[in-house]
Amino acid sequence: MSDSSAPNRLTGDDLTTWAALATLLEWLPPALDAPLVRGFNLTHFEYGILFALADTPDHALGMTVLAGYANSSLSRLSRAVSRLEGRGWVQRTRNPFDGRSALTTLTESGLEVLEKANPVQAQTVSKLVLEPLTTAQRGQLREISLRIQRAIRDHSGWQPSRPDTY
Amino acid sequence: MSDSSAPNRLTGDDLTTWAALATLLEWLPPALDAPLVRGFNLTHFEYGILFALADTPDHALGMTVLAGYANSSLSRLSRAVSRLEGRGWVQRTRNPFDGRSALTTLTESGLEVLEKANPVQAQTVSKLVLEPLTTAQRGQLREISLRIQRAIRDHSGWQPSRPDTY
DNA sequence: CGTTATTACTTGCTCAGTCAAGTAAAAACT
DNA sequence: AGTTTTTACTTGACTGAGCAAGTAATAACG
Repeated sequence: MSDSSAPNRLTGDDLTTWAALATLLEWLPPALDAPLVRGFNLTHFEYGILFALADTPDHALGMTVLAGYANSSLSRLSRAVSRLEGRGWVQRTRNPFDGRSALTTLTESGLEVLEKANPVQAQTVSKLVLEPLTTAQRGQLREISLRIQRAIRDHSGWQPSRPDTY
Repeated sequence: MSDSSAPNRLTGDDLTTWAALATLLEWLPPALDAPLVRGFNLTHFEYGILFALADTPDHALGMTVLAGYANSSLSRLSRAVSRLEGRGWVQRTRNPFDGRSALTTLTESGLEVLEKANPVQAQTVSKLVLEPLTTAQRGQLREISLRIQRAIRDHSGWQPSRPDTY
């Protein structure tokens, strides 16, 4: 029995599992960002915003729903949209049906950038995450990720990634 | 055949695997930090520094080796050590055998904090990562993490987590 | 229909992290 | 021994994110 029910110290396999994951958490995000940043001056997060907008019928979304897709706090999103707006890839318009809501719209040049960034991002994810794994391991990773997500949701009150809404 | 050899677009299982992992990468780090921050005003990163120092015979390490353990850039580490020094948990002394090297030493109160933080951190990791998984899955996670780490090392030139040394 | 509450953002302040440019000590050449 | 290179850090300028405190528009209530 490898006692993992809230021990005071991690040992043995549990420790090496945790160490392996911790290193991954440290290395993977910058590695995934790098090609996007170098090629398009776009972080993974900003890319996600453009991606979400492109996936929408009229290429426009209110901040709150967009924050949901990007799983971001509103303040983080607001600033990121400002940056994207500054680069001309996105535009803010007022929602005619609700004066509070700021519709964020993907521009033509935003769409162009996204379409060039898409294959780069897909290939980075493939090279760094998918290809190194067997098909079985990809399934395992999916299941493992979902279980940990659920644990976070259950444990940390609610929505650890949206600190604005505490 | 779920073509994952550098496709231009992620689809199907690959897409859901990636989405699950991406969400994890976003949620897990803050969730792991929260109890440490609330309880001890200590991030996971700072905790790692204290932990590494405590694991050393004389509770002292030079910055470069410490950066290795914490897998951090030197500048990030230098600032973190300054913070810890400000809280009195660590002390900088000059290495008598090498005037360039700044030995960072764990203080008494640093050790006390660490010893109180240790079980909290172990239990957080257990609750959020280990317990939600079966024993088999823990093994899978270890292997998967190592494979991705290797891919990052092989692919991104070298040491993506130490941008100072480019 | 006027007041209060809620929703949908935005922004000021602060802090952590990156990059690049220091500084200072030791090592390596010549 | 004197100059150059390398090593071991530190720091300044800048950027991005978090929290808390705004603002403005709508909804809900009495």
